[in-house]
Amino acid sequence: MRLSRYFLPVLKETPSEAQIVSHRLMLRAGLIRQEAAGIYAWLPLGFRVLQKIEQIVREEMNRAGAIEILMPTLQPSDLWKETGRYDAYGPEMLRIKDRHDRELLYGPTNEDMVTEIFRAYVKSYKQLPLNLYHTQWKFRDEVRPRFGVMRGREFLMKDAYSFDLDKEGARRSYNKMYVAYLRAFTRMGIKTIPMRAETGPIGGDLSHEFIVLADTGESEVFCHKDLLDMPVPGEDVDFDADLEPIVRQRTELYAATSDVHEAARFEREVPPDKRVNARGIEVGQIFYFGTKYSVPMKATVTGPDGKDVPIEGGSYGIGVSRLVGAIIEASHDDAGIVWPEPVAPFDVAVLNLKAGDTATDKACEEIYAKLTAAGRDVLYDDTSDRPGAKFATMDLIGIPHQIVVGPRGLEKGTVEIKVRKSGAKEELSLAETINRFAK
RNA sequence: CGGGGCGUAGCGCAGUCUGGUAGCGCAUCUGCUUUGGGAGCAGAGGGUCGCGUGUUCAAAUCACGCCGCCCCGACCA
Repeated sequence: MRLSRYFLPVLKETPSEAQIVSHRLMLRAGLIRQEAAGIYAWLPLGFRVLQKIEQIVREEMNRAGAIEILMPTLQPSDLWKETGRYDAYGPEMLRIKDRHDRELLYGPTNEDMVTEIFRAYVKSYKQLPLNLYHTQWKFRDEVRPRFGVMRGREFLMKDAYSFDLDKEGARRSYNKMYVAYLRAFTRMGIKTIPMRAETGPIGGDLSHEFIVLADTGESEVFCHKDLLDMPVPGEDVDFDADLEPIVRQRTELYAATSDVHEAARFEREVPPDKRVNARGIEVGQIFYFGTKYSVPMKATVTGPDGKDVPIEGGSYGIGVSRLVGAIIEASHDDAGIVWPEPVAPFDVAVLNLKAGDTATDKACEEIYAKLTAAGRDVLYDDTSDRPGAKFATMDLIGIPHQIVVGPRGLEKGTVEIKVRKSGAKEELSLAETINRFAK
């Protein structure tokens, strides 16, 4: 992408409404624009990151055997009346009436609807286990939205729903999601720790929150230090095998958010030098809730014994839009965002320090063409801005690798490459540079 | 929802107390010079002062009402 043709509205000054660093940087780097309290438009750069995160989640859900669907944002109220949640949810639920005076709602979650879909088609235990998921915009009318996309009212969430014949099956489904989450977050370049959590209005008796440690996190968390550096299962993990050992390795160590924290147990189970008391951002949560929805909604299957039984369910959410903010909280410096490569909006930036100069133009065009042909996402700054402004912008938007092309280097036949994260600089020839990045 | 604060040009702000031609910096546009860490000079454009009602000869400024946004707290992916 040529910057001169792109839409990248960066701000030199920080808008006054933004308090925390991820919100400030998202506005300054031109990722989002606020349209109302807790409601944001995604600008090109932000949308790219959002899509990269969504795609990683999709790949890991698919790997774990979940099947993607897409449910609507608007739902009829009838479903929610069946489960009793229409009244239970309260003013957080945005209620709407259509022209026929039918009650609709902008979905805050989809257990009711997915259970309706399930019960319409699935009648036999032979079709289980089943895990259906989608990534869709949700709306929760928070009293007080804040921190940009970290706590908006409209947010993009991946939510998966498992259906099993019995508790043991549900437990296996839960474990699959547990492992898939570890993998997905790790691929995004962030470290998350699963922690025991309250089940909240969704209900159930087994739940973990996946927490990113960050000073600006909303919740206080307590955990065993060894959880921080525990290796995450690789691509070759077999989701059809018994995942219990992987899950148990983590769950047997203390980890809890302040809501469910037990100080005495923490001090009993965790030696003083292993106690971590920090702040964190919740980026995912998994629940087992049994028959909470299948019983009132009569979502039953016929078992091997010929008897109808309500299915055992679980639900599994990942805050896709929140992750954009959470990743920035976990990865930035004074100059701006430092994107982990897998979620960066572009892989490589090419900075033409003297646009209009025949030699630099030619070198830049060659690098741009060859890296693009090699499948790299390249952002080529071909504008006539001054070098200082270009450096500042690229640092701000956090592209992982910068290729700096200017007359000074070209006289010696070199360009400079800079790693955004470390700041490390290296002088390479044109050919070496292309060779390095053309994967 | 309780408490606090703020709405003036795209962004950051002054002006409001004490009513009297709407300002500054950045950004934008034009020209010239400049070009390795957010350039300089000269010129130009851009504002229903959140909305409404009232007071007044006169309202960004005073009064009342409303809307929006932010912060602290209680609540949540």
